[in-house]
Amino acid sequence: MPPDDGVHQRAGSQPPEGFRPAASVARGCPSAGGLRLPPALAYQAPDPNCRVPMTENIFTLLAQEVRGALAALVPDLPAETLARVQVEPPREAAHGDMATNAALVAAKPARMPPPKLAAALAERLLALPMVAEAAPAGPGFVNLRLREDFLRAQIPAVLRAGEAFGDSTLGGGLKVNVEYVSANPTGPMHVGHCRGAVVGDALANLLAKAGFAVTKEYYVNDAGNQVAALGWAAYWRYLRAVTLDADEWNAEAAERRFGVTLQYRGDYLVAVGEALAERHGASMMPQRIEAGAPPSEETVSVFAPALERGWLVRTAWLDTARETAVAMMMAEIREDLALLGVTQDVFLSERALVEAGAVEGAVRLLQDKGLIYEGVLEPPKGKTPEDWEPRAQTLFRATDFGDDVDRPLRKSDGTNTYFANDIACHADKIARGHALLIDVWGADHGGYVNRMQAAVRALSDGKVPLEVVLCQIVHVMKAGEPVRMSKRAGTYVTLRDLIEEVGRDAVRFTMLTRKSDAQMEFDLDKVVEQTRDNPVFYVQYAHARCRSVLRQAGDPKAAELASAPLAALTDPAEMALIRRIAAWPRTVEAAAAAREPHRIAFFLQDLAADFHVLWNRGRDDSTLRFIRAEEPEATRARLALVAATATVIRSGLGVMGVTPVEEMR
RNA sequence: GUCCCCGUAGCUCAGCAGGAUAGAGCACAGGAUUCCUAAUCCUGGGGCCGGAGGUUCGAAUCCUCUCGGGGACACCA
Repeated sequence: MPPDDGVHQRAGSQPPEGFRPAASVARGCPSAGGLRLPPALAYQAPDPNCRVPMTENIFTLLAQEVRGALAALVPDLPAETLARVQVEPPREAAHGDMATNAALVAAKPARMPPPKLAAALAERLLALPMVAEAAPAGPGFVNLRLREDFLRAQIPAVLRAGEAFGDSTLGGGLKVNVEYVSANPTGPMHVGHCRGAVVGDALANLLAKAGFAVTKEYYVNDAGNQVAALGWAAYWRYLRAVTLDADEWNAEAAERRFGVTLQYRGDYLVAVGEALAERHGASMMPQRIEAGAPPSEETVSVFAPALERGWLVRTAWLDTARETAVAMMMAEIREDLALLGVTQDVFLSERALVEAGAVEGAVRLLQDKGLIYEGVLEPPKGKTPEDWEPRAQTLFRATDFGDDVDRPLRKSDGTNTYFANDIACHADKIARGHALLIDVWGADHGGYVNRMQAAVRALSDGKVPLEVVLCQIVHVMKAGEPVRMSKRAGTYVTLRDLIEEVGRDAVRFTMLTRKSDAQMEFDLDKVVEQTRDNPVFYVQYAHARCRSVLRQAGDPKAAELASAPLAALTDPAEMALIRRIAAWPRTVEAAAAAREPHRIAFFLQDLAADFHVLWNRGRDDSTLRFIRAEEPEATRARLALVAATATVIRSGLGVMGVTPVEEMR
């Protein structure tokens, strides 16, 4: 096992002065088809003229046209009114392809009743080349029906762009850091880690597609009590590996002799013990000594509680055990993540941050801002911990930034709290030039959100937002019964077990079929079912069917199909599919802006449904089959549509990290 | 006691940062297969969006209160 476990040592890469604020960045541009962006996005489009999407977004296009028409109709409209203009698909399909609220939002500044303004706007919009119908409706909407040839033109756009269709400039190249998984390196990954891994990875992919410059990050908690306990457990496993009589160093004996508690007794550390034994032989065996008679120069480097009990254990041995254990656990975690299709760019080591003085640096930065003081906290309201006692602590003024109480940075033994180290972690991300930080956490860390946001706001002078995506717990079910998670009972489900049982694609897709902050049941039997109610198979089956048709037709090249005349595509089911495809870029932007990768899964289910409907139309009416020898032009047109459908499915599955299968038999 | 998340059809969940008559799947009932993959599709009934106020042209969506479920609450990570 090489000493390098792949943990990047990034700490202290820049002084605090190196923070690059995103202050000069202009206001967001109204590029996103009437989308209202969350506050965090308000300043994040560096190019105020970012109105040329990388691929067609017909909603963006129409939104610009509507704004233009509105501005021409009503002079001197405030920019903020124009920004509120939305163009979106109406809920009711009968209302057309798109609806705009333009007349509703502009009525007041225009001093016109909304219906009247809507009528005037509709007249103007009707003149646009892509608009077939424009009609005022309801309280002041304008409903638009687009020309079918304009919609069909989306097909060659897809075929030319390939899976890049839907790529957006929404993010404007903004540097965003997405931290996820960040499981403690004290054991293998279990199913509890899985959701965050999938959600974080898909979110990062989604943001990248939406034009952000994304760093995928894993924060390695390789400092602190948990890892110290891991070191002891690894050392104990080492003793068992080098000792012939295994009973001599059973867990109880080790705990008694060293005065520690062995928290991690799982078998997964056996290999660590063996690796230590192989590498170091018996050189790390503790020495039995006369109580009270240690070599005086050794006392600083030996573990005191053990010494008191007559055993000499050098702290360097424990360091070695801990480092080896962390390295091997991280290697294993990275293998597991790879099985899940997750590959992160940066593994930021907490210990490296501490050793490089980054924690002190970050605290000093806050101190310079007058945000650190020594004080005594009130006991928590409600239930007071039994061992609570008033104590002066080093506190961060989190209450200045919206948190409920000020938060301690040092423990009573003088070492840093996890929070202090986490501040350094986030300071490091800021120092590396990220203008937006996103953390994906388990919901049990919800109480931690405010203080971390407070810290990041303080560190960046409010210029770098921290957003936290919370993932609710996943209940693993088997045959309708909950699978209880217990290390001791041996029913501990590792991530690897899960992937081996149901497959990577099923795991990833299923984890994205719920909003991340909603609880989820993960039924091991249902996710491998091959039926309509299993979205993984439903979507993959649609792709396989697309591919089947294309194979039948001799796998025509996309470039060749892109030039096909498409006038033959007139059936409502065909047009419905085309409209869905045309909505993909908008879906990407909306999902990215909301930080909700699950929307991609829902979109793909809708897209697959549209395709399956069309397929069955061909069953009922053979003139609607994709391949018809007697109609070569219609066949080409339909093949282009099928190829575009497959491309968009692949584009979406790519965001989700799910494999598009070629064939399902 | 304080704070956070969630309450939408019998069940599981969407609802696109406020829009028009609130949608899917499952379940239930019926139907489609000489044909590019029936692992699919079609038809049907189902709802006081937990409740009460408020904001405005307009609320499932935003605000306040309230009820119910889950989670977090110095010195763990």
